[in-house]
Amino acid sequence: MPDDLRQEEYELLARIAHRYYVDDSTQEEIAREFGLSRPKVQRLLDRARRAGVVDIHIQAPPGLNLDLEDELRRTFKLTDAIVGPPYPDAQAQREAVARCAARYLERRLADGSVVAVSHGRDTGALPRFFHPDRRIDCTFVSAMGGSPNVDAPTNPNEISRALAERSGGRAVSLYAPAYVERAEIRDELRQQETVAHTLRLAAGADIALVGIGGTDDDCTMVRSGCLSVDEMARLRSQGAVGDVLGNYVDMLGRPVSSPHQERLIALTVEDLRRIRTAVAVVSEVEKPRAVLGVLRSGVVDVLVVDEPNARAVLALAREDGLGEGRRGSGGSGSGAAVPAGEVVDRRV
Amino acid sequence: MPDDLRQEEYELLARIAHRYYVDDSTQEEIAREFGLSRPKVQRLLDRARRAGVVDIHIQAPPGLNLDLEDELRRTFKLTDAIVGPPYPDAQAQREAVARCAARYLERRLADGSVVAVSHGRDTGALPRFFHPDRRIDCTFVSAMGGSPNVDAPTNPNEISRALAERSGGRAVSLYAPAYVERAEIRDELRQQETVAHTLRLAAGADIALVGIGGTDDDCTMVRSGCLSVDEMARLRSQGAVGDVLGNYVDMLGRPVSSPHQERLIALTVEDLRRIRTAVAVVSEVEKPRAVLGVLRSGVVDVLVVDEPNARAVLALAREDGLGEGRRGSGGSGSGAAVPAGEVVDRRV
DNA sequence: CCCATCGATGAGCAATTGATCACCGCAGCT
DNA sequence: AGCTGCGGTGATCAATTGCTCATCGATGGG
Repeated sequence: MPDDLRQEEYELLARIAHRYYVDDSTQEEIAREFGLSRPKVQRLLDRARRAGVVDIHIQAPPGLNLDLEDELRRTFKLTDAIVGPPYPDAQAQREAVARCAARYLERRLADGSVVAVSHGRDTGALPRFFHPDRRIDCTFVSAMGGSPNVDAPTNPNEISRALAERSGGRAVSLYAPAYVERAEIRDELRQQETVAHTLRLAAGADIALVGIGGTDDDCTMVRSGCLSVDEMARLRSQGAVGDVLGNYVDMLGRPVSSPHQERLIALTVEDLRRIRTAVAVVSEVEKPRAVLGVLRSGVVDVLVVDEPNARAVLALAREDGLGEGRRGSGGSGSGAAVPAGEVVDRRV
Repeated sequence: MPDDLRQEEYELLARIAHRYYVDDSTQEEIAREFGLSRPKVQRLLDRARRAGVVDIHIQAPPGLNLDLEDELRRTFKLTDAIVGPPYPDAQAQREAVARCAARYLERRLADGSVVAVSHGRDTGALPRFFHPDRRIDCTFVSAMGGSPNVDAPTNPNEISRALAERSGGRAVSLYAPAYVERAEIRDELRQQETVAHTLRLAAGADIALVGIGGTDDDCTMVRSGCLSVDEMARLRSQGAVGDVLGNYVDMLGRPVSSPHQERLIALTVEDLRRIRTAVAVVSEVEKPRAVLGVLRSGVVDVLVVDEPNARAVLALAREDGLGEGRRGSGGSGSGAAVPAGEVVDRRV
C-alpha cells in the first residue's frame, strides 16, 4: 500500500502509529522513547495517516449510509443528510424515512424549540415514529393552511398536533385553508390576527419540517387543490421540477413563478430561508429531479431521504456536471453553458 | 459486533465517530451539530472506541510483529521489544535479528551517546548492518575483556571498533582478558588505570548491548574459556538457564552464583542495572529458557529477538503461570506455589 | 415520606495535540 | 564563490481533548 515509503520509514511510521493508536501513548512519550521531538512525532503521525498506514474504519449499523450522507452534505453544502435504508414497497419506504426523520427530530429538539410544519405524505408519516424518551417543552406550528382534499395525516395541523402529543409540547394550528381563490382574500386572511400570529410564530421557528413535491398530477399540491392540473402543466413547461411549500424551482434551483403563489396561505420561501434548520423529508421514487432542484435552491439545510433517491440525486448532479448548481437569481432558463456557481451559504 | 447497544445508540455512536474520525470534525463542532455538550461527545467517542464501533488498524510492513512486540513489552515490563521475521537458517536468522538491532541503534544513538558492548555471536553480527545515515559523535566501549578462543567478530573490542567506524564515533577498548585464573589477579587488573577507566566508562554508558547466553556446552562462555564444561554442568544442576555478561539466572530470574564470577573482567550485573537502556540481542533457537530467565531478572530493558524465540518465550511464561516471574531476591529455589510477583520497575 | 447511593452531566482546569514561525541546512543556479 | 528557494526542524502559542469535581436526578430501601 504505501509504495512510496522506504522500508525503514514505513516501519517507523507503523511503530509510532501503533504506539499512539493501539497503545494509547502520548506523542511526548513516543518522542522520548524514539529519541525524537514531539512535533516530529506529530508530523510522522500525520504522514502515517496520509499514507494509509493508519486505517480507521467505523463499524456502522446495517442500513446506515455514512459515506453517502457525507457525499450529499458535501455536494449540496447541507448541514446534515440522513439516508434511510431502501425498501421495495413505497409505504415501507416512506415509513423507513419517517423513522429516520423522527430520530433526527428527537435528537435535535430541546425545551423551547419551535418547529414549523408543512403538509405532505412524507412529513405526515413522521408522528407515528416520533417517541422522544423525555418530555420536550416545545412548540409545533403549522407552516401552511389545510385542505379537505387530502388525508387528514397529510395536513399540517394534524401533523403538528400529533407531534405535540408525543413530545408533551404544544401545537399551534393555522385555521385557514391552504389556498384561496383570489389574492385579495389571501391578503385579508393573512392580516387577520389569528392567522398572522400563527404565521409569525412559524416564520420565527428554529426548525422547519417540509416535504419536497414533484410536478406529477398526483402530487400534494394538485391533490389538495392548490394547483389545477393545467397550472401544473404550465409550471412543467416553464422548467419547474419540484417545490417546497408551493414554491417551484427548476433543475438549477432557480424559482419558477406562477400566479398560484399569490393564493397560498403559507410561509414564503424567504421565510423559510430565515429559519435556521429547514429539514426536508423525501421518500418517493419519482423525486430525484425535484430534490436536486430544491437542494440547488439552497433553501434546505437537512435532507432526510431514502437511499435510492439519494443515489439518483447524486448521479443526476454528476451527469449534468453542475454539482450543487447555481442559486436561482432570475434568468432566462436557457441552461446554455451555465458555469457551476456556488450556493450562497445562508448560515453565515 | 456491539450487541449490547440499542439501535439508536449504536447509530448515534457511529455518526459521531464518523464525523470525528472520517470528517475530521472537532468535538465542539459535533456537539453543536447534534445538540449535545462537548464533554458528552467525548464520552460518546470513548464509548464508540470501547464498543468496537471505531476500528483502528495499523498497516504494518510485512515481517513487523507489532502485536507480538506489545505482548513482550507488557508481559516483561520492557521499554521496548523488537521481533524480527523468522528464517529457517540459523545464520540468516542471526542476520535478520542483527539488522533489527542495528536499526534500533541507529534510531536511538545521538551525539554524546555511550554504548557498552558485550561479547557474543548475536552482538557480533550487528556491525555489518549498522549504517547510520549521518555521522554520530558517540562512543562504543567494551563491557568485557576478550578471548582468543572465539572468533574475532565475537569479541567486544572488535564489535566496538566496527560500530565506531560505521558511525564516525570512537571506540574504547578493554585491554584485558575476559577471565583470569585467580580472583586476586582480577582485582589487581581491575585496579589498573587503563582497565579501571574503560570499565568506569562502560558502567556509565547510556546503552548496553548484550547477548543472552544459554547453558549448553557450545555457548560463548564455554567457548571463550570463561567456564569449563564441568562448571557449566554444575550451574545447570543449580537451575541456571542463561546468562548475561556471565551472570547466570534460573527460570524465575533469580541469580545462580558460581566461583567463576570472581574471575571475570566485565561489568557486573549491578553495573548493568544502572545503565538506562540494556539491549539484549537474541537469535538462537535453543534460547527461550535463557531469555525467559534473564527477562525475569529485570536486567534487560530492550529485547531484540527472532519471532520463533519470542513466541516460545511467551508460551513458556504462560505455561508456568508466572508471567514475568519473580525478581531474584535469594531463596531456596524450591518453586513450590510461589505467587506471581512483580518485576521491580527500575526505571523509576 | 425521607435518605443514601449511584450514574450522568456540564463547568472548568490540566494535558495533549495542532499549527505558526523563525531558523537552519542543503541543493541548485549564476 | 555567493545567493536563493525549499523543506525540515524545534520553540512556542493556540486549539482541542482528557479528566476532575460538584451537582443533580433517578432509584431503591427503610
